Amino acid sequence: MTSSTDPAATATDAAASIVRVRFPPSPTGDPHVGMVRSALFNYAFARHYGGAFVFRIEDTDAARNTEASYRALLDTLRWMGLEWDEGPEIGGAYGPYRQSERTEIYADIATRLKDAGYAYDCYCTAAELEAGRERAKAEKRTPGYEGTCRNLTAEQVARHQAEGRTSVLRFRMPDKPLSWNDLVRGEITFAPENVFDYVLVRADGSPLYTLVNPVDDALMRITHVLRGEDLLSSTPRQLPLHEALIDLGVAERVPEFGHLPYVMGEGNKKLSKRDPEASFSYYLKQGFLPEGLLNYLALLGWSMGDDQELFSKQELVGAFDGTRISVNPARFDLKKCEAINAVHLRRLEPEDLAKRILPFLADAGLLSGAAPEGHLATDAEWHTLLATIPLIQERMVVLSDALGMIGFLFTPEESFAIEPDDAAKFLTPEAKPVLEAANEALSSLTDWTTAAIDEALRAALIEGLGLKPKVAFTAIRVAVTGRRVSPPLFESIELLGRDRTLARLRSAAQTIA
RNA sequence: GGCCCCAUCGUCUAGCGGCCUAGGACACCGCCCUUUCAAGGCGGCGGCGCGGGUUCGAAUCCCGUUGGGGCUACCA
Repeated sequence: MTSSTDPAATATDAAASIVRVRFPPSPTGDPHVGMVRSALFNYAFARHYGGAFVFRIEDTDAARNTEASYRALLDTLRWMGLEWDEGPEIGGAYGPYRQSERTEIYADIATRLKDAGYAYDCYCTAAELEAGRERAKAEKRTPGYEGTCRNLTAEQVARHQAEGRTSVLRFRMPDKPLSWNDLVRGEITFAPENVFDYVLVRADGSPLYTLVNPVDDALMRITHVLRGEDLLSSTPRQLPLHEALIDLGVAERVPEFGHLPYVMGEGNKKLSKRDPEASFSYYLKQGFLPEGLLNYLALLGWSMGDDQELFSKQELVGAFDGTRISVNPARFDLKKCEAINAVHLRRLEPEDLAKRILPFLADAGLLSGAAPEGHLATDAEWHTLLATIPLIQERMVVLSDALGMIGFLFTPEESFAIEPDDAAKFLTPEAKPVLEAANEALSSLTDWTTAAIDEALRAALIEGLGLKPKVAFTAIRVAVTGRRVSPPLFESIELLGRDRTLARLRSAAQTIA
C-alpha cells in the first residue's frame, strides 16, 4: 500500500468487516509460480484478518481447459498448505465454485443487465471491429469499440438480423472518469474515452471472463480483490459493472482492488511458461520444501519491513496485513529461492527430513522394494537413511540432492559403478597401493567405528605411506562412494559396513592396471 | 500508435525530509576452518537513471525526461 492510503484505516476496515478474498485460476496448462504467489498473498491476507479464502475455478473457456490442469491446481494449493475455506471438493455457501457449473446464473444476470439498459446487443462483425481499431490507431486515438450498436433502432436490428448477423452482448460504459483507490498503488484513474463498451456474452450465448469474474466476486461477497498487475487495466471496466450489479440487487458493494507486481523471469519479461522455473512442477521434481517455496514466494513483492527474510507460514500470516506490498516487479531468482529452501531444510527434524527424502529414493529405484505393505522402505533401509541425515542435512539444498550423496549406500554391489570422470582422474596407478593399504588396514580392524576407521586409515596412509590426507582420502572416497564428492568419508565407511567397503576397495584396485 | 503501471547494489529489498559517508539477504570474490563437498566465521566488491524545482536540508515531495514493463480479443 502506498502512502496515499492509510494502512491503519484499511486494516481497521478489513478487520471490522468479514474479509473474503478469492483465488480464481483458469485450469489451463501447468500451474505457474506467479499464480501460486497470488494465491499465497490472498491466503495470507484472509488468514491474517480471520476471513475466508475462496477458491474458484474459472473454466469458461472450454477449448483451453483441461482436467489435468484442474487437478494440478488443487494439488498445488494442498501441497503448499493453502487450504481453502470454500471451493472445489468442499463446497461452501456460495457454490458451485466451478464456473462451468454456473451457466444459468450468468445467463440470468446477462438478461437482467440487458433489460435494465446496462448492456445491449452488438451486431458488428469482426472485420468491422478490426477496421475501427485500425482507423483509431492511424488517427492516434485509443483503439476500441466505437459504440456503433449502442442505440440501434428496431428497424436497424431487424435489418441486421435479416442479413443473418449474430450479436454479442456488450456492457454500456458510463461517460465518467473511472477511479479507485488501489490497495497497492493508491489512486488510479482512467478517462472514459480510453475505456470502451466491452463484450460480456459471446454470440453463441456463452459468458466471458468479463462478465463471469465480477459477477462471481459479487455473488460470493468478495471484499478484496488481490490479483496480478496484468488485470489492472480491466479494473476500470469492472467498476461500473459492479455498480450495475448493486443496482440490480445482485451485489452489495464494490470490492477493494489491489494489483500485485509482476513476477519476472530471465531477461526482463513476465515469467513465461517457457521458463523452466516458471512451472510449479519443477519445484516438486527438484524436491523443494513447501516451507521454503512459500517463504521465497512471499518475498516476491512483499517484505516484513525489518531485516527478517526467513519465516514460517504462521509468521507470514501474522505479519501480512496487506500493507508493504511492493509496486515494483520482482525478478524470480532461483539461487535465492534455493538458498532459502536450504535454510528451511536444515531446520527440519532429522526424522522429518528422512521421511521427505524417502519418496525420492523410491522413485530413483534405490530401495529394494521389499518393504512391507504401506511402507516405501524396509526397516534396515529406513535406519540407514536415518543414520545418513546428520551427514547430509547441511549439504542439501533440495531433497533430490540426497540421491547423489547417499545413493552409494543403497546401491547393491553388482550395480555399483564409479563415475567415469572421477575414476580416470583419481584411480590412477599411484592410487593402487593406497587402496591396497587401506584394504589391509581395514580388514584387520576389530572396532568398526568412525573413530577407529579414521585412526587406522591415517596410520596406514598418512604415516605409513607418507601421503597427504587429500591425496590418500580422495582415492578411497572415489573407490568407496563412487565419486569425488561425498559425505564425510569415515562416517560413510562405517555406514557402508566392512564387507561392502572392502569389496569396493578391492574392486577399484583391480580396475587399475 | 494509444492507455496504464513502475524506477535504490547483478537480483530481492529496507528507507516513507535530517538517524544515510544508504542497511539486510542472495549471488560473486578473498581469507579462516578442513579428508572432498557443504555448513560456519571474518572481510571485500557493488546502488539512489537523468534534469529541473520545493526546502535550511531530498533516495525520500513536485514537474519533466529517459528507460523498463503491461494492456490494447466473441482468452483469462
